[in-house]
Amino acid sequence: MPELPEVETIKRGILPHIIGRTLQCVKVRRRDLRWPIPTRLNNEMMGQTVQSAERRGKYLLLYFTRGCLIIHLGMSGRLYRVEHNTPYQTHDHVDFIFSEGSLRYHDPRRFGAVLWTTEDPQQHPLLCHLGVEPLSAEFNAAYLYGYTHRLATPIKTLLMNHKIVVGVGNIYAAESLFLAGIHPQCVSRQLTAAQCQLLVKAVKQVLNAAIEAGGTTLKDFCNGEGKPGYFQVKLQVYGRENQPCFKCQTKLQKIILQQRTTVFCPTCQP
DNA sequence: AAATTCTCCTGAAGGC
DNA sequence: TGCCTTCAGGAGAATT
Repeated sequence: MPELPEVETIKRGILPHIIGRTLQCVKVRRRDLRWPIPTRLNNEMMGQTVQSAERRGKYLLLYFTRGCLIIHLGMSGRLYRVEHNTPYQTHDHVDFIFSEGSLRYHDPRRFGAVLWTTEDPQQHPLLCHLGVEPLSAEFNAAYLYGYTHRLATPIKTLLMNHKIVVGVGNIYAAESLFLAGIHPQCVSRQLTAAQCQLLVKAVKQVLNAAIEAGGTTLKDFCNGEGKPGYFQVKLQVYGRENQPCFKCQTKLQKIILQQRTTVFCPTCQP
């Protein structure tokens, strides 16, 4: 599932193919994603040129001459380049047809979103309340402690709260907590400042490693062949319930937090 | 105000 | 083989 590293990888992968290119038209085959794709989108976008691309959390922002395309991949969304007239298949909901090649949006579960704004996208209702970027300097121990020391929610839930820090999904929350040696159910306000420091470092390390892995297969990614690179990162706990911990061989445990499967090592994460 | 639960959807996996 | 149930998850919305 697309997490921050994959969105970053997609951004880097498609940018060279669309920057400076002019949009000829948008073909929408299915409009009912998480929110309906705006009907005015085609008319307003047509003839505009891509100026730049940006990632905010798991949102992908494509800035055009006058307006910005906001894309979220939800859980099963994919965005990749195809040659003109590539036959479409099930769940290929949108084609953005450029002067050379197209961008295709594919999303079986339709949890994703394709939106358009002519205002500052950072002020968009979906983006304006988002917390800090996990890889920025703003996400540091003091910032995290500012939230943890007064909240009673499990630390994993807090880590996945996008009003606090964006882009950390179920996989990387679990992986970061393992790396930091913190129990996912630990009540936030029981965390020490030192533990916050460890956790911040762990989040950055895990995300950076994943982005780097994505980068190695960037070429495959653009061609729409192969698998997203971040699966190459060896996951320590996610999806490994009942298997031995790589560090200490203890059997990994599974609990449910916020209706999300959460795997951890009872020995390494006391 | 904070914390928890619900909701959308499809495909994969497991059970009988 | 085939049909059924269960599960997976991002994150806004609704509820406690």
